Amino acid sequence: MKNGIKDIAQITGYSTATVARALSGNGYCSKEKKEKIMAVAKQLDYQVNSSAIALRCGYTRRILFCIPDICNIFYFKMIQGVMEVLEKNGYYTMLYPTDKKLEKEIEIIQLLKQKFCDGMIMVSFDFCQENISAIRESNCPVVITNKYDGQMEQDCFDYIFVDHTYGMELATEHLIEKGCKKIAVLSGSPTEQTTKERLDGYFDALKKHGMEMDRSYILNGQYNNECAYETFKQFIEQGRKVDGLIVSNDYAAMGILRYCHEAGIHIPEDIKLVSFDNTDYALSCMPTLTSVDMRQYEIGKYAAEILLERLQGRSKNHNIVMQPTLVVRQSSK
Amino acid sequence: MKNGIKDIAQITGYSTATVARALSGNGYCSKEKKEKIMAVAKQLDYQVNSSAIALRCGYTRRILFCIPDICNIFYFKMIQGVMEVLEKNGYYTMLYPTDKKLEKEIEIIQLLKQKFCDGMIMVSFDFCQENISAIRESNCPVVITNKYDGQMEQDCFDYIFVDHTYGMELATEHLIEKGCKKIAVLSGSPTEQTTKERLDGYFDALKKHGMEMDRSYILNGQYNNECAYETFKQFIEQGRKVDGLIVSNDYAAMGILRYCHEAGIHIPEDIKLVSFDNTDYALSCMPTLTSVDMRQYEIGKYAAEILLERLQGRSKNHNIVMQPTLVVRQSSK
DNA sequence: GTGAAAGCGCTAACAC
DNA sequence: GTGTTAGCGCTTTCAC
Repeated sequence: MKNGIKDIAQITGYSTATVARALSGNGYCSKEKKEKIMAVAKQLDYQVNSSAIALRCGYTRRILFCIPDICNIFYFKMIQGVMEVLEKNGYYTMLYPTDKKLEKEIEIIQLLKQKFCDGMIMVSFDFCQENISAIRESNCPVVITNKYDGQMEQDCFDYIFVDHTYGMELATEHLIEKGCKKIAVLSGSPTEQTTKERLDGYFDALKKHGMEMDRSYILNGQYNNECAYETFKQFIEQGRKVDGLIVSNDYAAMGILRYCHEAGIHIPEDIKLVSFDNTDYALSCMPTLTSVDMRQYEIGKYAAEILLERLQGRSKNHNIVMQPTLVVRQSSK
Repeated sequence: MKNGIKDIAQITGYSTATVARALSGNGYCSKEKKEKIMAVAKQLDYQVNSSAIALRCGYTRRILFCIPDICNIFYFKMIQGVMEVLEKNGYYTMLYPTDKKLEKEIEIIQLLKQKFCDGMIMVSFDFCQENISAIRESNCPVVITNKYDGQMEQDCFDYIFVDHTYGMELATEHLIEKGCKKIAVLSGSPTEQTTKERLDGYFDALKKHGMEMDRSYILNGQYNNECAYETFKQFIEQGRKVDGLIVSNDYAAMGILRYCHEAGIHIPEDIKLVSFDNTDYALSCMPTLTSVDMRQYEIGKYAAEILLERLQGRSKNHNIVMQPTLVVRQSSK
């Protein structure tokens, strides 16, 4: 043993309780003793042992923040939002990338049960029976960033999510208003919940404006720059006519810009382009991108705030919807 | 108390020692008892308490990884390298962004002393007396990703770094070989160590090829897209002639591409461009960027490996230099 | 083979 | 005011 409260007690000749009182400021300790104790503590470079506190007090002041991919620009603002709120409240954020793998999600929920952290915010592409059950059974405070319909009152988790359908409606209507007649969509994988929600918004907007919908205008681009490039290239080379294009994210939109540049297609003159996420990419492109802001910062911020409420014992279920906004720039002017 | 070893002991009627033996697999426990214990453990959904282990055993199996900016693409590969190695060895990586602030660095070293984690990998723009002393006094295993000359044998830290001077030599010589006569540099802040090292490489390469050097060709662009755009715009509008440009990172290079596009300057025909970092940006630009690969993945990987060695008690100082490589693409062809 | 008990470093309840 | 002590959940030593 070294540099513990016991050592300081031994050196100063006071009891461990007195030393603890002096160090923590809780409870009375005479000025004289306090001074001596603080001096010795400083000399020994005393540091509390965080594991001892965690064991004794039952909290770690740490929060797990799980995201599918730590290197995806989409999450940057969300990370910022989460960390700002937690830091302000004296919590440390532990980032944990799940690689979009269910097994990693399950593993991390396990960790939570081991009192590794006090709570968790989890972003996942796929909230299913398995991970939701694990969260539920962990009985630890958790916030998930998706809509989840099966929530029960005694559940330990809250959720906050952004309305993808509405985001897509905004994008589609914007292009319609700009006079586009043939609007293609480069969307994510058709099995993903998000993709379905977005396509709903696309169809709703078309219907609302009395425009016909053509399934062949829905392309699968997988959120990926290279894939977007190839998919759209094929589409155009088939001789398809388009004057509006909605792309699943800014990075994929960059792939589109690259193809159009090479193919001599002018944006926004020939095709008006809208993408999703409103990340920094949207600003550094040529032309700059019109993009649907998915409120990532607020999602992170509110997720952290809801979690803090849970930790403070208020256990009313929260479920928040955020409405996206459209940021118009050169690519659709 | 609930779901602890004590509870299982109570329910099964065995001692806590027996239960612990059954659960951990260390020491003998009869098959019959083990089965019963495991059944009860499963039923109670028993989970070890990580704080108790940390307190009792003195290790957490967690490693802190501090980086100035978690949202900077430059660190992505490094994060990947660190996490892969640590995960393979049963450690969790805790990412911590320091916002380039000394106070946050000091705070996190404090945390390390509190046995929050078993060790740390720290990336900083500025290793100075203050943070190095704090690391030294923490007496915890640490790896820093910069050269540090004052290292002493008994120090608890190792270092690994990339040779910026050589990287700049590669970039400069490449442009010289491509026939460039007027090579400008858009570098970082002149007070930073990295900037100085890189400029050394620039001067060395010019000297080696008998080319004159002109201080006015060294521009301060601060690693930033917008700033790069403005700085280079001003430079060109002053009527300066350039046929080669070296930019501090890929993101800043995108700002240059944007300006050149608007100004009708063709790359690589009018100006050949080389940037640093070889991130994914370099691939998604038009034209694609020639870029100096700073070996981020390896830096992360080796940093983690060195740290693991320290944790396993081998305490020989390591200091590793990585040599950058040049990846040639369209922007300098 | 199995159990009792000490102790990791700390907090807090309770004596005095 | 200050000290003694129990106990957080676990591992490990040492009896039996």
